[in-house]
Amino acid sequence: MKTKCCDTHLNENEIKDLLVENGISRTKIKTQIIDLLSKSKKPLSANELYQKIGASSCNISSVFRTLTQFQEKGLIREINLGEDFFRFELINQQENDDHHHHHVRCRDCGDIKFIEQCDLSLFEKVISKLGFKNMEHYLEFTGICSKCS
Amino acid sequence: MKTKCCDTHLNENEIKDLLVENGISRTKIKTQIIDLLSKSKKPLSANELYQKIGASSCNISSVFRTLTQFQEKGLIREINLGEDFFRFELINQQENDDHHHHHVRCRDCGDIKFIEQCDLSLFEKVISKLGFKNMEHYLEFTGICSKCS
DNA sequence: CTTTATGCAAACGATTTGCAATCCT
DNA sequence: AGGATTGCAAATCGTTTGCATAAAG
Repeated sequence: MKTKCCDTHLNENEIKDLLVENGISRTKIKTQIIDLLSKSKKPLSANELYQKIGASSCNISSVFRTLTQFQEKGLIREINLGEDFFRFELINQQENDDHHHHHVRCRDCGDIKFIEQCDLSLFEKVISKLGFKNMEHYLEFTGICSKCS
Repeated sequence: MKTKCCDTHLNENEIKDLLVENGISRTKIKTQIIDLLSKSKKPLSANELYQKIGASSCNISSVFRTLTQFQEKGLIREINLGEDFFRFELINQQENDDHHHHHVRCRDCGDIKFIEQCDLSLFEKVISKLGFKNMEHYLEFTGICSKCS
């Protein structure tokens, strides 16, 4: 089953397959969250998902629980755009896991653009073409250090 | 007045100068926070500062207020290592603002190492030399988009 | 029917804010 | 003295958890 990260527009059956293949029960909220993430042009926060689903028809804690489960199953990843909350996006379910991209967020309007490049040397060129100025970046690494591995 | 980011060990007079030069009143908590940041080998969180100062002799809200002021004055920067809180480090007060570095945090023990390299193409080599495995990174950009500038 | 998911309310950690008391300059 | 700073308590926001009810397989 193939998915892109954002803007994939999975249909009902694709969502069903994605859930079933990953051993996740096919409930209303789970279906809706996959649907929203697949149709969004940018990563969404738990709260944005909650608002889009409709605060009256679901609970924020269920949204978080679902996101946690999806993360554990490798369906989504949590990303950090220097805001004080996390955003989530679908993970490419392609056979090869080498798709890798990054984001630019406008510090003014919050608009988010994708950078479909991971060749580090190309970043600056790619980003300047997007028309962003006064750029700042967060480049931080995590890993398992020699003591722990 | 020169400062490095971490592990600078500013003395009493250097701290005083730094505050005075930036029009910041020389109070106990402000002096202590600069002192701790300058002596730390890694960026510190508000809570770590609070603990080090001594929870009995200061208030966490004062720590946050001080950090906010220091950020506004350009003395420190807030950094995000994929944790659910921010860390802070002194900013280089050198004439040239091109010093730039990054961090590697162990997802197991939380240990943080510095990468004093910003040539993007060198990152992978530098980091592998530090003995980290299973690396993940956060490379995200912010800027002002064309609409907003 | 047995497991898993959801709603609701309460809890929590990080951060912020209002206000009165206190410290700089 | 008069504005800036601090402590304290309460508030906020993002996120998590316990528990009882409801839905999934």
